[in-house]
Amino acid sequence: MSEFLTKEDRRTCYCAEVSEDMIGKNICVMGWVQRRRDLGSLVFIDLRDRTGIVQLAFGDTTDPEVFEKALSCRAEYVICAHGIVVKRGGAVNTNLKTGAIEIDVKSMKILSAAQTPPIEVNDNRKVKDETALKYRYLDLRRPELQRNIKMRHEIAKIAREYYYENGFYEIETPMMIKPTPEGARDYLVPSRIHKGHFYALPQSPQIYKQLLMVAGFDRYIQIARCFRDEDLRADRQPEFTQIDLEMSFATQEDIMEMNEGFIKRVFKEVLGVEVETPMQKLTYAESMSRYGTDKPDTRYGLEIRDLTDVVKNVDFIVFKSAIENGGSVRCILAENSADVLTRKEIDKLTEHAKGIGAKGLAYIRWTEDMPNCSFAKFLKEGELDAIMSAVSMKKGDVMLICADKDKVTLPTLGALRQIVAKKLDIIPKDKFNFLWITEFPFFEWNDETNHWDAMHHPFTMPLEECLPYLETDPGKVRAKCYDMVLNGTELLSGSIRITDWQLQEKMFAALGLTQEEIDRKFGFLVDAYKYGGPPHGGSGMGLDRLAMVMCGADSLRDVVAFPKVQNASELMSGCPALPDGEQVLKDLGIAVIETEE
RNA sequence: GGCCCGGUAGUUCAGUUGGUUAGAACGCUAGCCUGUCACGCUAGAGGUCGUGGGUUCGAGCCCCAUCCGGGUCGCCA
Repeated sequence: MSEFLTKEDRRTCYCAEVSEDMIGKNICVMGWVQRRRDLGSLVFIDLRDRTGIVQLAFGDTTDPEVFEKALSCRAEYVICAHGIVVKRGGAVNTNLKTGAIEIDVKSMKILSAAQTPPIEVNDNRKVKDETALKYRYLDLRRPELQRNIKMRHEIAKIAREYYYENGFYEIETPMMIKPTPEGARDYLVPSRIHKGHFYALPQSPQIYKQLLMVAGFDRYIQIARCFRDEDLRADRQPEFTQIDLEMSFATQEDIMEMNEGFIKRVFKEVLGVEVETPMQKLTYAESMSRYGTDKPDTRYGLEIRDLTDVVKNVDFIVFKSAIENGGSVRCILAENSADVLTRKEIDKLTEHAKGIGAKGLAYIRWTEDMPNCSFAKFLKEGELDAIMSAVSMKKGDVMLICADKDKVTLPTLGALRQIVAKKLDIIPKDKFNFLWITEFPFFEWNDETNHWDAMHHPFTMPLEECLPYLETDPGKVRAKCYDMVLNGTELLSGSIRITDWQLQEKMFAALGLTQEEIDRKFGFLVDAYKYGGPPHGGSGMGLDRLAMVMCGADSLRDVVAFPKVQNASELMSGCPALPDGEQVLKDLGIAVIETEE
């Protein structure tokens, strides 16, 4: 049976706040039993709360009834203890902030007796995600997760402070909106009143924040929940949070600068790290050709090199056909890696490359006196030397070569670059490399549907100089949009919006929408800009991802209190679930149909 | 949807060419212990080896199916 708090039980401070200058004082602390150490006529309890641990001591001067209570405590019992702060009788524990003192307990209450927990509350214990997530409320008690969730809170707090100070209004946009066929799949919410009709949960507040600019609020910010019904990754949850903002009368540079200011401040205040601004800028085209991705991790080199010119006369069918088909021959040079990148490892990398879409990998590996080249038999005299000297290859290096269309070679080598860097352990852990990727292509050809898709979104403003290509060569059109990348993670995405309704209709048309579709799907947006829309743009920064990188975590799970697992379910509560009672679905006019596999 | 990895005690794991009673550590329970702090010592309990089927004299181990978890590609305007 639990004991209850009374008005005498007023907590005087958190556990880790008990300090040496409180010695002799009567205090009251509350928390969880981390551990009980029973030495016979002496008992110690480590009491834990969100701040840390303080030691409670029970000895021969302790009231026998209180002593018995201390003896009965087990891990994760919730207790309230009154006592006097004293200097420790034994050795000082230098691992604890409160290691020099302890509380000589005079009275205590067991507020909640805990069953033996299925998982230990301890950062040193490794527990399977499956088990940890089922008992998430226990796992969250771990100091590491407590620290991460607290840090996330601090980031959000600073975001509000910073943007409020810069004149942004915090405005909520609807969570129940009109489904859109474009982009990611929507999570749908059935309507009881309009049977057979659905709301969608927002993938982002995009359209509403644009309308807030038309409405004249000038600067908007929201810490916005967003939902996308797509498959998960370590850095992708189906519901996530964005620091979403929009600015009127602003250029791309204004918005980038505003975001840089926030990053500078949050890194300084939370981590004590000075971020250099303005951040480095890289065009999309440059990023692709050097790193094979639009979110490069620039903490290490290993850049992609073009060998096409060097090998254009080499009589190797793989290279030849790639070049003849308008492709290229490219490589990465892993310096001093021959010990790590053995034949076996290279075979593994080749398999991986094939998984991405490459037909294979060629390589040169130089360990012994002579370099070992996988295509040596096709080379004439001097050609191997020419290839190696083109990238200054030396003994101990490994060159991985991919020949195909750029669409294949670049992403393949980009992915290998990451894997190789991890294997070679050349990624500095304490570095934060920010950069902007700009001038994204506006359109992206979709092989399945055979038409152009918007790479960012269809409300993005094209670069003025690209407007002439809109109808003639859409692939050439670049957009006024920008991504902020941190250590290989896409942190932010933003753009200047189209605020000219005629241009907007033109863009929709280029994307293959008929006038009827434009009117039906986006008529209200196009109309809005007919009544005086200010030029504006904005951005959305992934709060979860920012917190993840700042915490040094590998997964969003470590910064989201109650995350979903890979199949988008939640292991603790067991959602999603079929609603109880058939009437619920009937009221919504919904029937569940069995599908054959 | 594809590919790769995993599922054995409460937890984390080991388990040899298929062979008697499936092990360890931590945790848990009980006893002893006056300065511990990952306390120590002694004893003990604890297993549908994810599930179903198959091969075999015999399956934790081999085969098939399936469920669950992780990573990744597709997907994520």
